[in-house]
Amino acid sequence: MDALTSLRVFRQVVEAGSFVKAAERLDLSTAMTSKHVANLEKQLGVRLLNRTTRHLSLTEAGSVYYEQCSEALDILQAAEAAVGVQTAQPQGVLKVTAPGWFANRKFADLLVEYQARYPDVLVDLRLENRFVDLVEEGYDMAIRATSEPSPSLIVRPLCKMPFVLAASPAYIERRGQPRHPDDLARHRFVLPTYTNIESVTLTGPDGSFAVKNQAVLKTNDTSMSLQLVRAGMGLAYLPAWIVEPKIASGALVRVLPTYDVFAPSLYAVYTSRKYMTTKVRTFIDFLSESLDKPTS
Amino acid sequence: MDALTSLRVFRQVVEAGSFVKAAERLDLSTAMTSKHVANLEKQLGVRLLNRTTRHLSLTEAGSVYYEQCSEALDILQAAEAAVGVQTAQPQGVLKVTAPGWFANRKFADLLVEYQARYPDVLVDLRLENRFVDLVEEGYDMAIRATSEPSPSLIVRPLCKMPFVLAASPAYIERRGQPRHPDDLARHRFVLPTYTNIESVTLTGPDGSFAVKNQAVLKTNDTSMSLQLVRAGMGLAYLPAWIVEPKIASGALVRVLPTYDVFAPSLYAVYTSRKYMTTKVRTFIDFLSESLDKPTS
DNA sequence: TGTAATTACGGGATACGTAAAGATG
DNA sequence: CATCTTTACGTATCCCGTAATTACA
Repeated sequence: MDALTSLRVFRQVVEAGSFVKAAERLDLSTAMTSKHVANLEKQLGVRLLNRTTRHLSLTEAGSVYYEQCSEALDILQAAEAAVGVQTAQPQGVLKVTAPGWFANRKFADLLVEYQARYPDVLVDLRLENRFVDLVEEGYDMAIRATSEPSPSLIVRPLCKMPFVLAASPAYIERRGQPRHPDDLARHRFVLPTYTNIESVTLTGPDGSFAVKNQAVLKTNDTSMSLQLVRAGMGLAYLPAWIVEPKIASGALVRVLPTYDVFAPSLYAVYTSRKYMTTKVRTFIDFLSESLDKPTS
Repeated sequence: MDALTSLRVFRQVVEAGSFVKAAERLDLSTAMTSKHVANLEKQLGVRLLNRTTRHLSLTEAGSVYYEQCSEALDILQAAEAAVGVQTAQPQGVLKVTAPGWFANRKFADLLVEYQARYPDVLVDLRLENRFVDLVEEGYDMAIRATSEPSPSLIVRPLCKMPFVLAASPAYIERRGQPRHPDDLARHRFVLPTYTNIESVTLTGPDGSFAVKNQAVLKTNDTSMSLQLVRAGMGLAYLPAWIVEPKIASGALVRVLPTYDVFAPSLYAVYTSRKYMTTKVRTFIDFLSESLDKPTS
């Protein structure tokens, strides 16, 4: 029994959650699929999967074995790619973390497109606002807006992420439409918790202006910021990705549209190894290409 | 052809530097050994080994493939160990870095003993005084005297490493034998470059005394310190491991033997993963056990 | 009772060792 | 020419899919 094949079969069974689906994806008979994992279990002397005809679940041992076996297979695939073999499509689970505000349409569209191009990659996307330790928690990569360098982590810039100043139509009607950065002094702002920016520089046709931000409320959740702004609490600097649909639909209006505010970079962060798995490489390449296009 | 076996054979051939030796170690015919490697090369479409009947060397591709294939095999072995299979002896290359002064008899004896217990592990020991980035340079672990914490690195204390104050007999004869810490003020010291210790506390039967160190020379190489002290340049704080044989042979004399000086801890440092390869585990366990015994 | 996992079985592929051939310094 | 790698060849193994069987909801 080819041991390496058994490993691949086991991984696929786990990820497919079924012997028959795994068999289909591997273009193998269900009989052999069953035999392969049975063989693996026999060699290890441990039961890896609790299986009934209706339900399939990993045992304790199976869970830890799956993690490591999966990583080993990834490395082997990366090794093949490294010596110039593009035999296999990238596959496996791609565990990636990103800030909560990535729950937006633009990013969703990107994921759909990536999934279509690489159907064998199962993206496990965890949106979290807390800081995530990639290696500790077993992530393949992260998308972040900060490039804090760290040993054994590699950051790769993906694109600029322009922010725009926005408010609700009702708020504007009530408080007046700012015509010039100086007018902002009379307004209050909803700001991100982590912001250490006391003032923001607005650059327009008539030069740059430093504007002091008078916070009315801080929150770590961007979509909450959005809700607050829509409810008329004040102005906010928000990622263009998020507010554009709202502006298009009239739910929000852009304030001082002829002035640019800050546009931090977006980074892909991944654990430094001497190699890179194909699933990570393709995902980052894909993001890089897709985001490099007209920042819309 | 069992692909996993091919990988194992390839690794063994590389590490043995010969098909016949690899065949012996694997208890396989040389014919199969050859076929396995050929099969692997065929699958990859790349030549991994440059071989003549007299010499064997890795190709460029073979080199990178060996690294990753070896790591993948390590992970699989760790996975097996994790689910409770102790089938295989730890094996493979254990790449470890340590400070230059580990070139001493005590450590050499430990390595001999470890090698005897785990004959399939090939220890690749790199003694370097510079700081080494474990993950960047592909080390399995390091032995260090500092426990500077780092994300994704795990440090485990091994033992205390007592220093002693030593000088050459000629120097003592010329400058006099210090009887009390206060006498040290009239002496000069050879100190490690990296020392940030301006003064050292000596603890003896009559209490603790802070002694200011008047450096006559600094060096980053402990064995050079040793040479300098033997040549009579002055006093030095040196690891007990190193000076003990010299003291025993009369080449050096211990100064103020009834006073203890600093004894920093020695640490094993390894890259944090969700698992630990058996070769690393056994090596650290071995060091920990061996060093825990009478610090001689 | 229907779906999913396992076992039974026969054929074809192949992994293996022995032995001979080829290559190299 | 001695040593190391590769090829030749016959055999036993086992890998595989089809089909029958068992297990579960």
